[in-house]
Amino acid sequence: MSSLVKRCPECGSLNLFYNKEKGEIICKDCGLVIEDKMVDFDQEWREFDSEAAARKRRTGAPMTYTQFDKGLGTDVGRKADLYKFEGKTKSKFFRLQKWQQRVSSALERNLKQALSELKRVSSFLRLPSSVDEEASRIYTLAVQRGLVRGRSMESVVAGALYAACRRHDVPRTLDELGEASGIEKKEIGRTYRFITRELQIKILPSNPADYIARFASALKLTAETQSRSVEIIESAQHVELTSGRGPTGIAAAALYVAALINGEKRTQREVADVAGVTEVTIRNRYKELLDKLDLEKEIKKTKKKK
DNA sequence: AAGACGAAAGTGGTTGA
DNA sequence: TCAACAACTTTCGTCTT
Repeated sequence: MSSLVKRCPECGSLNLFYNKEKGEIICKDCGLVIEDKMVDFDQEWREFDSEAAARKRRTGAPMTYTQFDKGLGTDVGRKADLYKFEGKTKSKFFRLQKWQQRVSSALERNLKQALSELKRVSSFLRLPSSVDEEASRIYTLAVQRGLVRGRSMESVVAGALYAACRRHDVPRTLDELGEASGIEKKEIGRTYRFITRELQIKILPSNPADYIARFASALKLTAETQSRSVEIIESAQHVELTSGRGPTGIAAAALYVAALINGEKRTQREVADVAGVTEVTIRNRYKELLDKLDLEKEIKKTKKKK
């Protein structure tokens, strides 16, 4: 958000990596992309001697959390490497190899499956790839902490996506996530709360204005109405009408009023449906808006014009 | 007849003792 | 752990256009 970020908001690390050409800031400890998108790491180590240099120098595909092993899988050596060893050492390698296949393949198969589910849901919702990355990262962390136990993989995926959307200011409603993932919205909310608490992911209450663009286009409202409703939301925030209220309800009411003012009336039901709230909620918010900001005149004005 | 309005009772989650 | 509480929903009857 701010260019003054000095600490990683995720783990508090000061070990940040600033890539000037690409304009990104990345936390080297936990991998969080603080600004802009996730990409390739460049060389970020120092070589103290030639042996270390040989080990550390690497090139490869960009690191990404949407691959189940971040594209950086490590295997117990195979084939050629194995024949360098004899006897005990050799059999040790075979044992290790077998162990890896059992343990890590179970884990990774799981992750692989989860990430493909994640991909499916996110493309259904047409989410930007940065959200994908974030959600994959959250899911991976959740698996590592054993937070999936006792919960279905799908619900954790949905929760991770919901959290990622919120962090990137492209909020989707729980209803939309529910429709896309086939998980009860209650359940998504529960796992969302659980994993954000356990992983200490801080999420600010979402801004009602973030919903406007999507709702407005679903209702085929003009750009003027859209910006008008954003103004309404802003002035509502100044009179403290927004805190503690559901952001979707506020967005819906603001949109409803703005449509009235601009003579593009939509019924409460129509607005309620796209916003995923009830008419009653719109009415309550709407009434508060009329009370605190005098919008009646403007509504009457457009009525007279007719 | 459809939409808007508002009262009343119910739901799920948060908070504070 | 439980009760009080706020926000939101559901349902339903009434008024307005």
